[in-house]
Amino acid sequence: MDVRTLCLGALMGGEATGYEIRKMFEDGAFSHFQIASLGSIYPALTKLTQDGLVTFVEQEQENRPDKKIYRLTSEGRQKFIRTLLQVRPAADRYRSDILFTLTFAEELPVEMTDALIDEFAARHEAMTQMIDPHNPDKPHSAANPGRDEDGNLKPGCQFVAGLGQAMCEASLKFIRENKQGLIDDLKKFKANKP
Amino acid sequence: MDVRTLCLGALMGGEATGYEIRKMFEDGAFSHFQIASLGSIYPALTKLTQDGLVTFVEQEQENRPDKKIYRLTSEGRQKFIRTLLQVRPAADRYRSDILFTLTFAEELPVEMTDALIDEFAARHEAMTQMIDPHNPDKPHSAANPGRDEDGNLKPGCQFVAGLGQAMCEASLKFIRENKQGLIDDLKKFKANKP
DNA sequence: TATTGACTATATCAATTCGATATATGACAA
DNA sequence: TTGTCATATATCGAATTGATATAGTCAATA
Repeated sequence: MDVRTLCLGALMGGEATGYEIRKMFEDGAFSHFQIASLGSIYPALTKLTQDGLVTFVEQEQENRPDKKIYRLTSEGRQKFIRTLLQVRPAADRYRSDILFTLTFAEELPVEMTDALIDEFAARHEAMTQMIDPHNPDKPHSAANPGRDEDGNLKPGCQFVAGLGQAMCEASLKFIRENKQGLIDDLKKFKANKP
Repeated sequence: MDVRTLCLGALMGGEATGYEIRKMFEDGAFSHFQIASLGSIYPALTKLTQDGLVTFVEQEQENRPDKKIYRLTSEGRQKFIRTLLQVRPAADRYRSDILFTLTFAEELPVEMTDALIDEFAARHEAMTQMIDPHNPDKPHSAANPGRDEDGNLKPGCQFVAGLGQAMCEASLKFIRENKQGLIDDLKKFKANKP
């Protein structure tokens, strides 16, 4: 799924600037299962504008570059839905430098393994907070669409959020139950093979 | 973590061809937490050879291109370990077109949502099989390093495999428990807003 | 029997995307 | 005072993907 399609999806929740779209992928609604950087979002929005799939109004700001507030055209909306219906979703991919590094735990100081696992846990802890739809410090903002008029999370979003949380929680549980065992194994391993 | 570093890591388990390294990331040992395509692996191996971090012997094959069997130099091994020690691991990123699509479930036919969830489940089911170190149809091959001389999975690899399995299982459990509820919600939603 | 697709194996390349940088300013903390 | 973070757009080199080319074997299927 290319960045143009992702941008159309981001605008399904209402109007937004390029900066706000990036936040949806960095911090917000889509952050735990999609990625897009500013360097690809801005060109994508330009292309989408040329193709008539989005429009924007420029809002003046004092001492700042003008805000460009983008909005889907009805053509853009149709195009997005059609894309979802037609395109076979690519395989999921999970990328983790920490897990890759942990694969070589035998070659590293035990303290580093310990710290890496803690960091993995901390990041996933933060992610559960971020995903949690009831989290009070996550205001209803442009970076968090997916709600209806009454502020209720839409069923699809709720399901995806729940799935994300379940996976995060499972990883945290696994770490609680298995970290010490790994550390002990590594110490034994290192004692045997100095 | 760039592809050059990933290739060095792949060769930590012993010698391998470029094709076999791709398999480690496609099907094999690293497949559930790292990605690298052939188009980046071959140039990376060429560069690593130039830099003296790997060497290769060419093995003739009948009616096929020669196999280039790569192997770490001691310099390459050192460099890899040093990289692990020095480089701060990038944040984990999970990318799922299916979950992104499900976010817009209200806009799609209920049957499609149903099918997407089934596909997500099937892929994760397949992944648990692939990760499972006791899986009999996963032979000890060049694409599955991470074992010591006795064929035992090394502690770090075992931990990472267990973590991957725990996350997969959690996703499957969540789907078993919540899929029908989502489908029902969507049907209600569609009935209210035709 | 013919053909389609899958597997082994290397290699290249256009298109996409990332990540860093530039620009400008206000706020807040060290 | 210096640094860093947040808002906001934009550009660009470098890295990476995904498709394609080449070329033969093998198994399944129509």
